[in-house]
Amino acid sequence: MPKRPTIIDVAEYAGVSKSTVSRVISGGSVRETTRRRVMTAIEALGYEHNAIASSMRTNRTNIIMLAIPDITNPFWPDVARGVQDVMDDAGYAVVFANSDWRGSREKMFLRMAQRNRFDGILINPIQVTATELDETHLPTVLIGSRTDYPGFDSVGSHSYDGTQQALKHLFSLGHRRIGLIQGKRVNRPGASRMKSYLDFLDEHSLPRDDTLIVEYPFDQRGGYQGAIDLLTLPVPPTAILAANDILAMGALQAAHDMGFAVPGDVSIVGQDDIFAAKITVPPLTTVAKPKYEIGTQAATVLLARINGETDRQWQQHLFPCRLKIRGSTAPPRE
Amino acid sequence: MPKRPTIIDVAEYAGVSKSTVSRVISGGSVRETTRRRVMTAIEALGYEHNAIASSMRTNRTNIIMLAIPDITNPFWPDVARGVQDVMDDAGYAVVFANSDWRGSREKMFLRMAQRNRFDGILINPIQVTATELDETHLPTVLIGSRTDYPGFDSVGSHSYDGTQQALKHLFSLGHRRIGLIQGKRVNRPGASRMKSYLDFLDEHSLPRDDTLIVEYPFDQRGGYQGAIDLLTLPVPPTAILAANDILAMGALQAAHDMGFAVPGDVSIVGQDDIFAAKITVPPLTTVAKPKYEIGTQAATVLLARINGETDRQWQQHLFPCRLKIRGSTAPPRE
DNA sequence: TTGTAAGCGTTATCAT
DNA sequence: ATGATAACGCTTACAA
Repeated sequence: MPKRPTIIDVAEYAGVSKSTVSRVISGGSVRETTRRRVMTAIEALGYEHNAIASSMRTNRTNIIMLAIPDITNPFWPDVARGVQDVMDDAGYAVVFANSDWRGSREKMFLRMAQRNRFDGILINPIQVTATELDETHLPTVLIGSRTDYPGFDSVGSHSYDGTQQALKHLFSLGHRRIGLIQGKRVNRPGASRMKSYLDFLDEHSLPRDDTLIVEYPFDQRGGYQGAIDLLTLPVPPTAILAANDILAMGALQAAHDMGFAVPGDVSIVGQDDIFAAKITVPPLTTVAKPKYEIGTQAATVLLARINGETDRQWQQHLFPCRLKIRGSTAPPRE
Repeated sequence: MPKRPTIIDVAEYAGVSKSTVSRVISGGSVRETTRRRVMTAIEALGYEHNAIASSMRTNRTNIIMLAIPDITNPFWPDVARGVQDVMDDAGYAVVFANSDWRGSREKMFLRMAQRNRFDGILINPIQVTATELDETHLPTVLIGSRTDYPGFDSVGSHSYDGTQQALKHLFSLGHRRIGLIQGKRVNRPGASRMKSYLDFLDEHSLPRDDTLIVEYPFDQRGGYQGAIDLLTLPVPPTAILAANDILAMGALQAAHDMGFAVPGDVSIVGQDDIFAAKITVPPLTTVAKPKYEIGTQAATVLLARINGETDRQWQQHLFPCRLKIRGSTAPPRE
């Protein structure tokens, strides 16, 4: 194969020095006539800028990494679009790193970001510790409402509050026995939602019944299993709150398969408001999160860090959640 | 900030030359004792390999790009997982490039792949021409069943045949008036499905009625609108075939909203078999494609090209589709 | 097995 | 405004 032309070739062709070519490319000050000559040479030779060599000098790659646990959850694509829209405009490429809930992969991705000298990291961490994040020495912004990573900027939604809204809604409909399907985190509890749930019980003097709390992998099958567990209880709950819509959709299906009418026999509430939540039957009542905005905001914060435009302390951004009442909730039977 | 240590620092610390350090890193032959000394030095200094500098010499980045039009379509995440699983094992990072159906973005991504000297490209092209793909000079594999890019390897599914299966199913149920909701391509017709549809009409001596063919953007709203168009026809079709599940789900909702029972009043068939297709009500009859396998295969073919393990001609891989008959299809009323 | 030294294609500094 | 020249951090002949 023919070797790719370099700025040196361009320089020779145009009869200038390579520094001049470099200036033309990066928009330095050059006389208009020479600029034109150089551009012609670039066209003629089919020169394409070598970002690798450039990065070597500038210590900038214009690439950032977006690390998420589960690309099949429609929540993330929406976030990703927000990230990309901002990053594209800023001239950054976004490397998508999907760990599939595997801690080992997550770690691998971080090393990749580090070795390739990416300019920054956006991550919804699953296993990695704050220390490990620190050791990458890369500007990092967390996605999600995580309080267990002090020292890092984070952008997420107020899921504690969202959970409260959902529970309040169910309570006001008359539900007193409410099941919770938690997503199983690899390494840590789904903290805020759980806490929110327990606080709510306390506040309304409802008894804590641990059989009402089940934990399954964050996928549809998990939701299905969880609902089965709950609905086969001697005294099944009259309502189920799932940690996200995927779980809720699984629960919906389980209820259906078991002959429980929704919302007649059991109410179901999800979280996230993914696109599919609108079109289940019945449509899913869910706690909506501003997914796209989380993405744009996270990207914006990261850019600020990268450009050192801010020496303020790390900061937590929490977007409010909004309960969307649809068809999957109603007063309990009897 | 403290400058990052280089192999030179490591070399000094370990009392060897930098070539030795390089050898240790890349697994060259070094005496065990010196290897150990070097490793200790690496640990001590917190050295992290610089992939940029390395790429500069080796002309390899170990990064490939996966360019797709619409990350919110659950079809792609499944493909992407296949790609990642293969590429991870081969030591490649996968840059996700989501164009959101914008040709300008697609072009931008290609330039990015080129400038950053990525090792290869997997792409489901929307606007870019074969010539433009050629000009990247990068190993490229197309994803999708495209016949209009001669000279390129491609991996996809036999969607012509899949469409036939769906139509045959509807025909054998007794449907004679079948609507088609096409996805609107930016730049070119959704060739194979359309051709398949028309061929089928011919073959069964069904009249061609262009009001039965509608075209809308590849999203749920598109499917919704399309179904409205079809179902408000003076003589609405008794069955609707949509170009993918997202469109079909929109159609399902439209039918529901308009008081058409599915499958009683109208049958609906999708394509892809995304996860959500199982849980619509009624569950969606659809033409399943081996999404994950398409991903792994595409990745495998690309790797072969990258490594020059093949000097055979370009080749089209077409996986068979499989009709999944679920609840959204039934004989027409009357 | 190890060291020496010549690149890889840019950008940045300093002259001119 | 332009040109020489020295980095940037690594790999890889080639020599020892």
